Amino acid sequence: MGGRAARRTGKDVSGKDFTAVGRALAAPARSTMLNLLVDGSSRPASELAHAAGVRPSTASEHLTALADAGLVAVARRGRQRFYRLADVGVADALETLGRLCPPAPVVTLRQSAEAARLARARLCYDHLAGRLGVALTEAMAARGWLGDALVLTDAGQAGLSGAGVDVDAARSSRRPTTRACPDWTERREHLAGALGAAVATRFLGAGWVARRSGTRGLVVTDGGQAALADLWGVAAGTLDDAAA
Amino acid sequence: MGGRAARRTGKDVSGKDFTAVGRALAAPARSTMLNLLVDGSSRPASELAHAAGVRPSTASEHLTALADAGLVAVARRGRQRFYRLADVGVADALETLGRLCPPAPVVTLRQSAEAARLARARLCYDHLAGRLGVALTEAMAARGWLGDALVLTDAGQAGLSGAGVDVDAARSSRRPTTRACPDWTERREHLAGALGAAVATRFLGAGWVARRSGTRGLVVTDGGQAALADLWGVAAGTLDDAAA
DNA sequence: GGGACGGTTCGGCCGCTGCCGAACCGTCCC
DNA sequence: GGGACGGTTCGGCAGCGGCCGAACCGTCCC
Repeated sequence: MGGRAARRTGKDVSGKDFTAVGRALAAPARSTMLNLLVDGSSRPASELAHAAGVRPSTASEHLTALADAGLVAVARRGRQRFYRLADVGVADALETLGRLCPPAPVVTLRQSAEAARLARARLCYDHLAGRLGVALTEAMAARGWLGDALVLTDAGQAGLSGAGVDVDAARSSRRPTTRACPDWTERREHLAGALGAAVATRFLGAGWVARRSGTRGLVVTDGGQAALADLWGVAAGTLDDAAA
Repeated sequence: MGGRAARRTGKDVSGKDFTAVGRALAAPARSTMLNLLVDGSSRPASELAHAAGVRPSTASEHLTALADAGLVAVARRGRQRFYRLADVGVADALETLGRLCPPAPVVTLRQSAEAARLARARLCYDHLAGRLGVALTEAMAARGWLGDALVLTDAGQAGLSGAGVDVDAARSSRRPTTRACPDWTERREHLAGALGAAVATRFLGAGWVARRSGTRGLVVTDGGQAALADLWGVAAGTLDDAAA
């Protein structure tokens, strides 16, 4: 409590240096790559290069830049290198930042069997996405568990606890409790944030969904189908392809 | 629910275009300016130019760029123009982003009477900062109201409600409930986030602090002094200059 | 009106960086 | 071993962007 420290009291303009992260986000190619990775997926450099529309050499430079900025991590698997977001903090930051830059360019890739499976149910970083995520979010909203802007209501607190979701842990997390994830189409959103992660944890723990090997894709188990109808108010068939 | 939409189900790589915001953050001068504004203050272009170490003409270009990116807003007052962050979402995004770029350059400005007043108690965007903010945060932590990483505890829920803070509203906000604001020195943090805002609202509503005209500075009223000692466990004298 | 002042706009310079193709390295597989 | 393949490194080019000084505009004040 000595007076010495008072001498340092200039102005609290210390702050953070945003330039490194800013530079990393500044190039369209890097932005595209990050958008591909923001769902928590891990992808080889070649795929990211193709998606960003640049040569492999250019992509390599971008990816090392992103890694230097601490935004992505790399894992060698065989002769390829898989890139993913460095940690959940990066995903959070990008999600928060995403609200500042609403313009959403749309890139459509050709339909494939795997894409169709992912469209049905998958993990988006650490929460449920795909038609499963959207249907679940809409069912919770319809029941009054989620209010405007997906805010958790008292009814939601009770309902989710009853469904076995650890709501208290989610609420006391440092992360935002609920968040609308813009990952899907421009008009549909699904629940993200700490509560979204808690819901996903419950689904996995209860065996309602299971991970498909090596992908972020999920399969809804028979028990999951029943639970969705009985516990969550999601009608059977809602997840079918035609219902997209 | 027709099948038409299924045709669009390529891959959900729509996402956000981070380039605009990224570009805005990429330059050191702009980063410095934003760091000055992240506490919610409103400052004339000349001050920002001086702080960033660039000529007024250059600063003007930077500020229009920040405004174009939607990060800052401008208000004309007399013959000068005051710049501030566009909205609370920008402050949130910068705060979240700040965790990704820990390196914190330090700029010390010369001590002034006003700076000393601000060091004592001020608003940091929408929550309490300065020695008041730090002391309050530490008192809450000492009482077990805030746990690790300033997470709100059950005791905190009860204690803050008892002190008249609208905890429920803060918890159901879309913003993170609690956050450690790095705005002060590198070693002291104060409570930010939705709960920090709720605490500040309570302090202003109860008349414990009052805004000083036209600044983000606060004066602690006599009633506030009493409330700090009785309700909040902040010993008298803690806010004195020598206690910095 | 006139001068001081704060801020913006304009023109020009320089450095940085994103892009590519070519060459190189390591892994996998025949 | 040899070839295919994924990825990185290197050299070079082109464009963008940050910086400045000078000129211009609007406000304030004498």
